[in-house]
Amino acid sequence: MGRYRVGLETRERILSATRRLLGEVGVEDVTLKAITDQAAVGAGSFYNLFGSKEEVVLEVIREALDAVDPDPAGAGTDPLEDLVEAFVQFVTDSTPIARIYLQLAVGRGLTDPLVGQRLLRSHRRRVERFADALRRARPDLDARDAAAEAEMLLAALTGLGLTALLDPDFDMHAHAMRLLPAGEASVPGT
Amino acid sequence: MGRYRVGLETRERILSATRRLLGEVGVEDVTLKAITDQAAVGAGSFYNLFGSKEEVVLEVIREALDAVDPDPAGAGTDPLEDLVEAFVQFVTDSTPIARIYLQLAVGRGLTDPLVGQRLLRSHRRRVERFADALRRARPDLDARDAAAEAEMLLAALTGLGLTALLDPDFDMHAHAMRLLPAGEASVPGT
DNA sequence: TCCAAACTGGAGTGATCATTCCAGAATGCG
DNA sequence: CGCATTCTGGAATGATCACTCCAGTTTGGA
Repeated sequence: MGRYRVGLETRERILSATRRLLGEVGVEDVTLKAITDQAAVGAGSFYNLFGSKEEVVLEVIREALDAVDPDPAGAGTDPLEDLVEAFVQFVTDSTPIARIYLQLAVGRGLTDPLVGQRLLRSHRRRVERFADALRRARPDLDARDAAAEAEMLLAALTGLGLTALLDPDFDMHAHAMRLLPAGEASVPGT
Repeated sequence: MGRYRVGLETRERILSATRRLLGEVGVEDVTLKAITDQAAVGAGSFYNLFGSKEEVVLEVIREALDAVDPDPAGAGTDPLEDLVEAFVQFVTDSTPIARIYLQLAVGRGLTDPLVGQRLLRSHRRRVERFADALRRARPDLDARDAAAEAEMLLAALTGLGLTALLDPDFDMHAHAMRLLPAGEASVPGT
């Protein structure tokens, strides 16, 4: 199954075209013809490199899912502020991928049980990371309260992200900053 | 265009079937056959009553959009608590319609500029209502702060709603109550 | 009771897609 | 070079849909 150089280049062109189209047209409405036209490639070439349309779409979607949480291995060192900042950057800088992510979360996650469960799992993992960061910042915090507050933080970020994607003028950064405790530098706990 | 009684009944059966299917299968994947099968009706009967598949789908979607904000005329009398409670009820009680609403908001709103703008307008109206309620509860609040806080509140509610729709065990009510100023918690009947 | 209008199911139509097939061109290892 | 392997476009295929057509049935006002 050794590939020639031109083949790998074509592969990249197809992935790139799919990435763009998913953000523009949406996961549901993307056609093979649109992809192959955008990539300037015949259908035959496409199927020489990919097994199906779904395969490319899933590949790009996997990118999108991974991009929300760039460092899933990073055990528990990031301060809360960085976690929030990372999410804001994900939405504002990777707009097309963020669009795909949200489309997937809602369009597919709400109707396809498998996608829904996968999303839920990754959501819970993120809640834990936020809760850990919260307790590191405020050691006086009860574990249960930290979890609830983390859930709320993520919910707010998701909601703000949605608004930001709908409204290009929305200043997500400013709003997200309000979620952080004022004057984070020194908050003495008991 | 006078309709017979049986015709009106069939119409209702079709609308009801569409409502159910949109929540289950999703706006994009619903087929005419699924609708007519679910409603136990032939294609001919369907087109005797509706002009197109889109017409029924839009009818149901309009329901969903109206249901988020049950009293758009209600100038400014509802206390904050009621506004939050109404949203929680929308998600937990009208689950299928809430699903449709979110699917529409994200799936279509993110790709179709017209839908996106309509959603944004209704969002801004709701932010205003929340901000008004906030200033009524805490008159010391700056108008700018009230708006920002209202934006946050709605974002958090949307995010929590999304989680609730993905996770049947999620206690949205409990989480939403944390959004209200402490001490204000109303307990309907636990 | 009469009958025009409304209702009915389902076979048929045409459009849109993803996917397959294939013959010829390009690639790069020996 | 030689040549097996990979790449290429695009016509052909078959599946899936929304929608049309129509012959027969039901409805309900006069």
